[in-house]
Amino acid sequence: MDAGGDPYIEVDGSTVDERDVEALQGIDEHGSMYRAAEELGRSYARIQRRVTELEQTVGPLVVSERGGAGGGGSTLTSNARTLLARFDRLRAAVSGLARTEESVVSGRVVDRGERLGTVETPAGRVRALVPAGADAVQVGVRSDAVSLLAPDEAPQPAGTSARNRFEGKVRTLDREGDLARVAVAVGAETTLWALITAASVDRLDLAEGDRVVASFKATATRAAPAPEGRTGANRDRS
Amino acid sequence: MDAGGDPYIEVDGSTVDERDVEALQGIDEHGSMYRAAEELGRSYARIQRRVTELEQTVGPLVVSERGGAGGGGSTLTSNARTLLARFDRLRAAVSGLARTEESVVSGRVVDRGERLGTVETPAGRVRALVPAGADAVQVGVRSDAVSLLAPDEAPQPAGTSARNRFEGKVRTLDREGDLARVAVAVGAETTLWALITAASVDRLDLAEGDRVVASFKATATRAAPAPEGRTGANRDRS
DNA sequence: CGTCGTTGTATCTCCATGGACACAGCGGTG
DNA sequence: CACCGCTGTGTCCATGGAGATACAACGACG
Repeated sequence: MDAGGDPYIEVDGSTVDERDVEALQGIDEHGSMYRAAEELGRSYARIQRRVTELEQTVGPLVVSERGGAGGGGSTLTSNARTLLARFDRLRAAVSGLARTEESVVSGRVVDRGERLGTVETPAGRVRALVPAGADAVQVGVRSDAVSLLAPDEAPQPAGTSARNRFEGKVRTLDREGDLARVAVAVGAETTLWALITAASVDRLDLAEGDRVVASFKATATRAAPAPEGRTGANRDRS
Repeated sequence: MDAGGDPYIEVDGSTVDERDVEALQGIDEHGSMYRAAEELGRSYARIQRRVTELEQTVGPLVVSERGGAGGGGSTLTSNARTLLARFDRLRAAVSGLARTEESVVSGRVVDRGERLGTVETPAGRVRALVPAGADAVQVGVRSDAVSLLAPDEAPQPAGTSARNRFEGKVRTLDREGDLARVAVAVGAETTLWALITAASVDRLDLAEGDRVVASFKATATRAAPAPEGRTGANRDRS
């Protein structure tokens, strides 16, 4: 069971998706829409039409030549390349979402600003982006947003961003190449995951059982309505 | 022009998408698949079939009753509620992706580990997750991953995680309720965005023109192939 | 005991997406 | 001057997803 998202880029009313990007990359790689279609096992006519359709909102994507040596061909515009790069980064970000585990804690919103709020959880109070509707929430932090510090160093509270800060004990520590996945037990029930560099593990001289401080930004912490928080459930048909 | 992703959760072979979640929420809210379908302007038959289809891989989602007071109805299982909550968080994360701007710098991979690498950019060297193929890359950091510090405080380099650290000057500062969007000019050409709390702005006593240090984790920094980096382009048909 | 609001199926139709195919035009090349 | 490998366009058809419709069953309630 894993979660993710299908990346897309929307311009005006039309959306560029994975499939479109695949076609453009094929054109770039093979120098013609014809061969791109062939290579991708897709219909040339469709690709041609789709590209010209997209160009109406996205701007020029290819310059094409008919006839000549090799019969002609199509080359991507710099506009198209920019789009592809943008999509690559988007894809990387989204797939990062899928690959990075998220630590989840249930809690209750006890203080609420415009978008920021304080959530009371078993592990302590957390500053997070809170949804407008519900008070019963689940707070999520992605492991790549969590930093680990030695417990004795006080991160100057006056200078640093409003960071959430939890002290805990290293439960597991998995090195994966030059990265490491650390599970920190905070309080009795809560586990906080951190994705850090292997170099940091060495620098902190981290081992299972050690005490550490996990810290993460409020703006990287998101709360969503908790399961019980849904209003429905009370069936009401009279 | 904005980018995003359509969230989905995949279990076994079947995927739960926005539409499925909408249906389940409708059932929860109205107490029956029948009224959920009606309210959502969708076909009851479809929803019923879809739910039972999903249940085969995802596990029980509803308990249904036929006849009785009100003719029966359907209630979500706790399994379904968990799924919905998971989806809510996923949606929040993905929509966060869409809403949070990303700072992008082009550069070249000068050192490469297993997944981590060092990228040389106009603003300096950055540690980032690098792709396997290309050396010409674009480095991206999402603004909610960037912390700001006062320039005089040295964040103990021995204790903290391997964080990228850039000194710059505040170019713009937009308060949006209890959040603030800060553009930091690093070097001549590079702008780094940071999404921080308004409280942090006050604490740092930040104003446009001030010098600040922007810092962000290596594991939250992603590189993707740069536009020029694509191999194709060299048309080769002989 | 019939009515009512559901669940659970089965079947038909509509529509959008995308492949398949056909054909004209283009411009170097042999 | 015919050929080749493309572009550009029109048309038909297969497929899948989803609405529409129909109908049996169910169980409390008046």
